[in-house]
Amino acid sequence: MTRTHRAPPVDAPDLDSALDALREQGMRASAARRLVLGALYAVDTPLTAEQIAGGLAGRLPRSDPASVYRNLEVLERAGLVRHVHLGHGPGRYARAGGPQHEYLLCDECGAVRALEPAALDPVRDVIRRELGHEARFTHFPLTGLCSDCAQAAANPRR
Amino acid sequence: MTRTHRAPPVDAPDLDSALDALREQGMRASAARRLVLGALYAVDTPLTAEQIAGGLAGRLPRSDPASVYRNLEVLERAGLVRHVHLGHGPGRYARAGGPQHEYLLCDECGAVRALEPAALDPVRDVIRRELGHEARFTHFPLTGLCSDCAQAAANPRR
DNA sequence: TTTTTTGCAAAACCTTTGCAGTTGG
DNA sequence: CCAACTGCAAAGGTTTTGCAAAAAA
Repeated sequence: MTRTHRAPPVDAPDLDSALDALREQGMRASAARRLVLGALYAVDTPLTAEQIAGGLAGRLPRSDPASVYRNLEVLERAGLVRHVHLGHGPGRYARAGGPQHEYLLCDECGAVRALEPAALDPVRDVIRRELGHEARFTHFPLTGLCSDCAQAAANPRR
Repeated sequence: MTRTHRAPPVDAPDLDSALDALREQGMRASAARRLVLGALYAVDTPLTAEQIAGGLAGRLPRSDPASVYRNLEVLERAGLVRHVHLGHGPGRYARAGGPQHEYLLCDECGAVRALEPAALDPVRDVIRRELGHEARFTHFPLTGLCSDCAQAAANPRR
């Protein structure tokens, strides 16, 4: 089902080293790719393709959505970018290196909580022991009820 | 983010009691709704809207996709249906009652494994203790590497 | 009879693709 | 120079919406 070959995540600390990593894999460091990576390195939340194409609401030059999608795919294969689905709506993209945030999504109120990678290690341990599955919450979030909504559900006010 | 009011899951054991539950909530038990529910009660895997509209490849009369989507939404609000995202591609719908299957999805090979509800209780316990989050894997699957792919990754054959 | 629901057609939304022209190495 | 890449336009797959006709209660 996962068709295309994907390189292991590359932890490029800044834009220039990301472009170097690209070249090392035989890809070109074009202007369009600089823009995509520039946007992803400019913020620390995952962005939609549309936000990237829009140049972060004016902070960067706009670019063509088709090229953005094409480049996100290339960059993802190169291990420089990853994408995540936070609920419904368009996919969101982030640089692959750096803190590998994982996400908690509340089904009820829609709150998204970003976690440091280590926060879910005990969870991963249980899952590995019980099911042999090596869990990641980097692509689909961990959904359910956030602590607020869980409490509200337990103590319905009335 | 979750805008529309959703009733708690209704465990209607068969099609007729599902239709009764609908009427009890003031909705009409129309022919189109009977077809949607009929499809969902006829199988035990989550179906796409297209599969439902196609009448399960001829086993049931076809119906209009727009009505199928509209009715899936109504039925979901009524607590009779729920939907799940198993990787990319169209959403999949299942009856809300009965065994509340949860899913494990392998990022690598795409394998989907359905679990009985209790299988993830130890996992839920850890998550509740560590994060206060009441986890469900009924909407987004638990992703990562299945045990086969995890082993293959640990012992690269070379 | 009244209100809900349907079926069709059209649009919206997100993403991919074909292609002639441009550019990075 | 030439393969890789771009921008544009058009299409693809999934889901939503408007509306007059039909059906449930």
